[in-house]
Amino acid sequence: MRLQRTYWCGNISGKNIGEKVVLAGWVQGRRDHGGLLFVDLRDRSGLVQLVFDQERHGSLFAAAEKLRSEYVLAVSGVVIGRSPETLNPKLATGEVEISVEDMDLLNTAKVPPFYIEDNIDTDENLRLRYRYLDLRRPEMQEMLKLRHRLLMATRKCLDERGFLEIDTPMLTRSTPEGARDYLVPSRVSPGFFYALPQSPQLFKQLLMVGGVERYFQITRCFRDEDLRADRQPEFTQIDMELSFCTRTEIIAEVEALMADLFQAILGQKLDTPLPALSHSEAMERYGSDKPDTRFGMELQDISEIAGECSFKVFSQAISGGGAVKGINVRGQGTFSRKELDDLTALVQSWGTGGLAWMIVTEDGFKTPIAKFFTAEQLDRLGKHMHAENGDLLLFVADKKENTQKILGQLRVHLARQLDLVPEGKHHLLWVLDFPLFVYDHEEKRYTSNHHPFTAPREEDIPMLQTEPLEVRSLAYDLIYNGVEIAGGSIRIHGGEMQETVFRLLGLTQEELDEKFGFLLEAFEYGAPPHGGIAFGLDRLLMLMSERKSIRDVIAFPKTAAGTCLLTGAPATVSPGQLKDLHIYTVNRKRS
RNA sequence: GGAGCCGUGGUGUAGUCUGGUUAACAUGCCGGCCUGUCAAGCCGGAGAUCGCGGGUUCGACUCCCGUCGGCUCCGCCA
Repeated sequence: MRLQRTYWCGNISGKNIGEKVVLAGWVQGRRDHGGLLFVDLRDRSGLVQLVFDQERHGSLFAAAEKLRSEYVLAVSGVVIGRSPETLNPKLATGEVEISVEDMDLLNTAKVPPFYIEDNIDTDENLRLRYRYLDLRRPEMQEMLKLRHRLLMATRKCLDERGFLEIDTPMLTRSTPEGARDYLVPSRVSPGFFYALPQSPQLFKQLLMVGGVERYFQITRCFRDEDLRADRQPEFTQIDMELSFCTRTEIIAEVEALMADLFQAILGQKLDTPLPALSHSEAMERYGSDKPDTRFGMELQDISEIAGECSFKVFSQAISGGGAVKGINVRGQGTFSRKELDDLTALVQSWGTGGLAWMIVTEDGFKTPIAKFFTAEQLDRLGKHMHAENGDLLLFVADKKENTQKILGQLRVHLARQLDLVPEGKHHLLWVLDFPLFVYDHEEKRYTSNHHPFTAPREEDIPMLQTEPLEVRSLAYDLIYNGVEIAGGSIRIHGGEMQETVFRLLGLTQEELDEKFGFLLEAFEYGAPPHGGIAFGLDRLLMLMSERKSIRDVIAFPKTAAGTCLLTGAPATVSPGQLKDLHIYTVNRKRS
């Protein structure tokens, strides 16, 4: 480069008038008036207008006429103030322009496959395939800056609070429980595999045994499961662990971090302590362990009335030990029969028998199941549902957990469809006291709700042997607008309790020794009481920046099928590479 | 593993339900004109075998089957 940059485009202002500057960047656009040519020059900081005047600039003008979008330039010139009628209030630098005196064409460019500007409506395939062009768009640059600020603010806050950032291995061992692992074959140990970490869970607990006391790490985690709008196979966690802390203290630490991040990213003060719900209350009221509390439509339990009525779907659900619950969709009594049929089909696809509906009118309830209820029962039902004229009541009858789950999903679905979710709100909420175990009907055994290192609530410990499903844990999830953004727990720190839990999970002594022996051994050497939490950083940023997909806050994300459209990963490898790794493949789909 | 939606010049869309002449519109691109634009303007031009394969038909962008790619959701994700 012949010309050395002295300023960034977006930083030029009226203060620089008369100054000679050197700028560099990409050609955003060009307006050719014949003898007068305007070029918008863009760099990371913004845009500034360059002017080429045929009379004043002579030979330079001919070169300027050859400029095209995304050509790369360095220019030197004088900052001049624009005359009043040519000011551009839409541009941060619209007060000035650069009268170019010298130009260095650093590179040409092909015509880009989409517009390098905000709010483009282009196939995401193209954006991902040409991500380096997508990233040039101002809103993507903004995202990268925001992500950087989030990382910096996290490090600053946790450093000030006495946490040490310590990195842990990426090549580690596969452990049972949890998500499917990404495996890495070992060349030097034929037939042996590393696993990429699903989280640094075991290492951070070992760091506590190692006397670190306060640890954090911003690290990549890998889970080989199917993707969603808020799930990528590799994602970034803010991982934390503390020794000698109660759950209350850990929650306070996390709230302090969140308050700092809200200030740094949103410029908002976060009111702490944050509200909290027990898991059972969240399930009862919202049918979800990650309730979106930005809108109402809470679940109402009508099991008592359902048990009395003669509608078999309801009464049999109750006599079979299940529950009947409903939601009141305010003012939506205008749903057509077809719309209701579609909703029914939807909940059926989610795994329940059907959907009962009632429309509240001046003349009572309009519903196909009216004849199964007495007038008194309907009256009570209406009161229970807080029914008013024009409301739509929807009911599900099933096993209690299923009733709640289906209605919870329906609640969120309808809120989105009916646009009931307020924009621009940032609702944070703790969900506490998750059950320690859930029963896996397929595998016919208990599995950990959080993970196997989660401690039970002290008062529930006696139930471990008698009613394990009733045992509540010292786990906590942080929910942000109905999305889980962090989850953690107080850990088990005694080898005996840890063994009890592993046994309940159905691990044999052999497996236990092989897979977790090192942890149990560590616990025998004076493990301090400890606990921690891990944030999904990508999700956090997605919510803070109000974007719809986690892909929009990751520089190089993968598609729903886990492929990278830019690099073509995953891809085949040479037979030689496979041979080195002692691997042969079968039934190869892609060639 | 399952369900739904989408795929038409470089880009965004129309046309597809109800098969029938040169596949339309906007923008971008190329060329010309033009000294105050900033979504510049005016004139002209090039550019799509309609994701791919097969079937039905005299005839397929359109109907049917399959397949590939993308998105969303369920399962899965301690």
